[in-house]
Amino acid sequence: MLRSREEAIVVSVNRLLAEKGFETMTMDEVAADVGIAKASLYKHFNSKEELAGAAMIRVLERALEQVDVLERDGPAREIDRLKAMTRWTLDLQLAGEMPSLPAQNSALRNALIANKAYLDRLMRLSDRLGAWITAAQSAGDLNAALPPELVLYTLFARACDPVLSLLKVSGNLSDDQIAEALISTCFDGLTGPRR
Amino acid sequence: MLRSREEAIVVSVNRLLAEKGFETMTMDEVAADVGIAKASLYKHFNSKEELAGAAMIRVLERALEQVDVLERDGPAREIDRLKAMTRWTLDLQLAGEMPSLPAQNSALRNALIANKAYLDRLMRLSDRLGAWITAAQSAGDLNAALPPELVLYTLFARACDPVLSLLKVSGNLSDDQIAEALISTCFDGLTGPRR
DNA sequence: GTCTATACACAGATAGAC
DNA sequence: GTCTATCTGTGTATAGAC
Repeated sequence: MLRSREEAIVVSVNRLLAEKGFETMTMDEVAADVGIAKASLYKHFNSKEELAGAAMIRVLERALEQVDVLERDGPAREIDRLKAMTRWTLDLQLAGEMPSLPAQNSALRNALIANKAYLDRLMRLSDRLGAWITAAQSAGDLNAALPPELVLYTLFARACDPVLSLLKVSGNLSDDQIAEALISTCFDGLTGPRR
Repeated sequence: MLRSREEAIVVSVNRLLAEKGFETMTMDEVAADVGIAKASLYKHFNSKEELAGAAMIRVLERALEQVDVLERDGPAREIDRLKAMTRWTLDLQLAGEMPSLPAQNSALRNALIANKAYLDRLMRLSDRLGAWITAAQSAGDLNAALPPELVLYTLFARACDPVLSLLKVSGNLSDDQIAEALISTCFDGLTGPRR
C-alpha cells in the first residue's frame, strides 16, 4: 500500500508536470491533487526535484517496456518501429501524461543530470533507439547523412513538441489526425513524401 | 536616452529569457545584468510579464523586418523564403537571442494573450508567412495535404526547438552544420530528400 | 505515516529620499 | 529616474503531536 500510494503520487505529478511544467507546479498542488497533506509528500520523496525525477523515470521505464513490446511483436523494419515509438510518445502527449522535458536550464535539469537512476534509464533507451536508427540508415530508410545523435534528439524532442498542443487547442483536427500529421512532418518533412 | 536605456533592458531580458526561461529569470538578475537598481526597472516596465512581453514584441518586429527584406531582396520561390526565415530563427537561437516561447501554460502565456501589441505583431507575422505557405503548397513545393496552420506552427516551433541546444552542447557539429541539419529535417524530414 | 502549524528563503513589487 | 530599504506574498521544507 506504500507502493500504491507512491504510484498515485507519481501519476499526479506526471499529469501536473505535463500541464504546467516543473517551475510552475507547486507541492501544494500535488498534495491537493493526491488528496494528502503536503508534509506527507515529504515522507515519500525528499524534494521536489526527487519527485519530478521519479516521474521522469517512470516515463522512461514505460518507454523501455514499449521498446521491448515492439521488438517482440512490432513491425520488422526498424524505420517502422521508430515511427511506432514516435506514435506512442504522441499518444502519451495527447493523453496529457507526458511531462514537459527540461530543455533549457532549470533546477530540474541540474537535478536530473545528478540522478543516477534517471541517467541509467535514459542511456538504456538511447542505446536501444540508437541501434534502430543506425539499422534504418543502413537499410536506406533514414537519411544516412544525418548524425545518429541528431536523429535521436529529434525523436526525443517530438515527445514534447509544442506543435501538438497548439493544434489541439485550435480544435480543427482530431487526436488521430494530429498524431498522423506530426509523424508525417517528422519523417517526411514539410515538403512531403513525393518530390 | 530613455529609449536607449529601455532598449538595453530589453536586450538583456532577451538573452536571459533565452538562457533560463521566464519562470527562472528573476528581476534581480535583469537589474544586475543591465547594471541598474531593481526599482529602476519598474520605472520603465510595470511588471515582469510586461517586460517579457516587450522582449517578445521586439523579436516579432525583427522577424517582420526580415520578412520585408526577403520579400524585397530574397529568393523568388516562397519555399526558399520560408527556408530563409527558418534559417534566420535558427541563427537567432544559436546567438542565444531567441527567448524560449511559452508553449505550456505559464504566467507569461496568460499575460501575452492579453497583450494587444504582442497579438497584433503575431497576427501580422502569421498572415505574412501564411501567404508564403499557401503559395508554396500551390506550387507543389510544400505538402498540400498538410493544413497551413500545421505548417505555420511547425515553423514557429522550430524557433525554439530544443534539438538545437542539445546538438550545441554535444559539440560535434559547427553552428552552420547544426542550422543546415535542422532545416533539412524540418523540410525534408528524417528520411531525407530522396526515396 | 498522517496531520496542523510554522520556519525559512526568495522573488515581485513599492516607499520615499535624492 | 536612480538609488537603498522594505513590504508582502508564496513556495519549499520541517517540527512535532497523534
